[in-house]
Amino acid sequence: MAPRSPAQEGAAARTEASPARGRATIRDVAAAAGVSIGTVSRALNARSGVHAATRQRVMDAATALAYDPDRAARELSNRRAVSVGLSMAHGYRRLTPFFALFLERLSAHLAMSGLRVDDLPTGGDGLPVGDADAFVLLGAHPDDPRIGHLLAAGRPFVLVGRHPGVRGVAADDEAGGRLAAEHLLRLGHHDVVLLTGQPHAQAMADRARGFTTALADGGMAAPTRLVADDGSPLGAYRVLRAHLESGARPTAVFAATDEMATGCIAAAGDLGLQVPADVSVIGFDDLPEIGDGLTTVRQDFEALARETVALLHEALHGDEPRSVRLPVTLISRGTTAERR
Amino acid sequence: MAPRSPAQEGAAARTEASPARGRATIRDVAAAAGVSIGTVSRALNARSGVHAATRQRVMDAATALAYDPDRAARELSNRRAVSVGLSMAHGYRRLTPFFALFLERLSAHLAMSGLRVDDLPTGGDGLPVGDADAFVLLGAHPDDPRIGHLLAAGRPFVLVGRHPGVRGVAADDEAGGRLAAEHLLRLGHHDVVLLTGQPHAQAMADRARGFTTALADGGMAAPTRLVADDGSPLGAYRVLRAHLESGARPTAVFAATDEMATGCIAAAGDLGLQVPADVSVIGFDDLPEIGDGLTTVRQDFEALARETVALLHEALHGDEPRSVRLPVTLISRGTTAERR
DNA sequence: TCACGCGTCGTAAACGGTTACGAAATTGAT
DNA sequence: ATCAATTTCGTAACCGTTTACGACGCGTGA
Repeated sequence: MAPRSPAQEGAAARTEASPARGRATIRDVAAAAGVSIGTVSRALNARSGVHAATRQRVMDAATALAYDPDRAARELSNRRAVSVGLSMAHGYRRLTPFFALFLERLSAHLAMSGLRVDDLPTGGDGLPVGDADAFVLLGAHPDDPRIGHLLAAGRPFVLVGRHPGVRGVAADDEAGGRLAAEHLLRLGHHDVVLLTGQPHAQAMADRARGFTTALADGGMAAPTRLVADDGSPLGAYRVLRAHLESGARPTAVFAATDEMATGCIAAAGDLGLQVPADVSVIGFDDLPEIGDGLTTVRQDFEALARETVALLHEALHGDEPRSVRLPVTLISRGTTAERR
Repeated sequence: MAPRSPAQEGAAARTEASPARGRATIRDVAAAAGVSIGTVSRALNARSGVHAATRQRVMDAATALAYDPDRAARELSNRRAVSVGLSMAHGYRRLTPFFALFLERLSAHLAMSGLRVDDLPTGGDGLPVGDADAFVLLGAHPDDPRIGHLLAAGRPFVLVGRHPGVRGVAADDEAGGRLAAEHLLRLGHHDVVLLTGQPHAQAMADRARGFTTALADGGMAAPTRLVADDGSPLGAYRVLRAHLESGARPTAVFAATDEMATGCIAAAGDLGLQVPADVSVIGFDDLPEIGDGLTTVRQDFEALARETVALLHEALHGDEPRSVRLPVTLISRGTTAERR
């Protein structure tokens, strides 16, 4: 055997820290850290039996070399790919900009953590299928059959949303609703409309609740409540336009979604109302392609994706279900103004 | 993660023809065919240097054992996964229902053919990135920089759409436009509006051209042309509503997209017009979630996906670029009627 | 008959990881 | 200081495939 001899550097330069060609392999990292490949594997995979200091050295070497484990090799060795299946309420078809953006971030995080996306969102109204090792559920309602199905089958999954007793991650929708209300209160508004999508969706309910309770706490009358069941810009447009045409002149509207906010702005504009001069509009999500000057409650998509894969790992590991609520912030831009 | 314990039964039984447990490997096939694994690999991969009779025996053994090569092992050995990158014009964000449905079908076909989806749609306005071996371009406009970029870089790709000189697949949009026009002609309409999305998109242009030329051929006046640049239901709604409010009373409207057709129907309805009694509406695409009674021009999504992967294989193989045009059919449902 | 070439095929070494096993080093108790 | 118990780590064997290389058998030309 060849004990790690300092003499090797003299002979051949091929054991250098930087890989001769192509991507760094586990062996490059081992050489750089001065340990064996076994140790590197253990350190990187958070296995026990490796000294903290050694682990740190390995980590440093790995990041220095931009080490990125080869998925094929890992799968081959593990005799099975850990794959995650994405399941959306109505397949790809109801893919809202929100989920689209989330998916984009998610796939990046998934790739980094060695997980592999097996199926693109699918399943239609049906149950999640396929032999994925874990699932991510998107757009599930409280009575979504997929939840019970997965629970009963004992398959690991994480819900993007909130549901009692199931592992899930979601923004703090209620706090977001409160933020919106407080913002409006601060600006002196008093006649306000609250527009949500399907009211039995948990997120919608939470945002609405936060909004109305904060309004009440501020001593304001209850907002008039409008709903556009499909949550689309067009739905929002029609429902708000109808309300406006009936003579109502709210000073502000809180749309539970950026998408719906765009519909609101269009409706107001078509009726000759200026935003924010005549009516303030505030949205929710902070979608990049929409947030062009829109005051909104921002969700942290990066965190959402990050926590989703963290929970995924926990689910795969059989940990106790945990539910994480992400903080949310208000971004004040150009669509809200003081009531005059 | 809990690795499944591999078969650890009888020691001696491992050289049998039928795999002890789990999937058959190349060694099982070799044993069954009475040759070595090297020969099996060569035979199955159509490499030269294997006798025809031997090849046949190997093939038979392989099918008998339902041999399915392990992707991870193959990728590891080849040092490269054949991966395809999906690139969409604006990342996921402009993911229309059309592309969503297409992607759903595409991923199924891709999986069947051993290709692997490397990246979910990404890139924003940027160029396709990543080390994918081939790309699928979605939503590209004639002047899309991605096309030139990929062409210059000599990377294999297929365009979902039509562009002179590049390998691509698309529905026969022009024929679809003609079909729509002929349908309207047959029903006796004469005052017709044509509503498209971004007019410089190839598909929009083709549909419009087919429609107007067929109308002209039928001896009808040119349609009044409306455009909703974002192609959204709301955009369609507003533009058609404005037109209707200006006093126009077309007897029929051809929306270049099912999505836009929904906006048209809503606009007509909000103005007290019955569909199809007062105005006929005809769409394009035949999206399942929309085609609820909508007369439309149907695209064959299955064929679209199938041809895409076929072209992908050709691209990978370095074949001459080929462009396929898929036939299209008119589905007459409840939103068109005879002009009265 | 011998050498040579060619077409077939088997052997073994990769590919880049994981992990069982045991050796070495460290610790603690006596 | 000695020895056992316990960490920590290195070695090597796998996972299933591809492919370079060499061995072998068989015709052919001399």
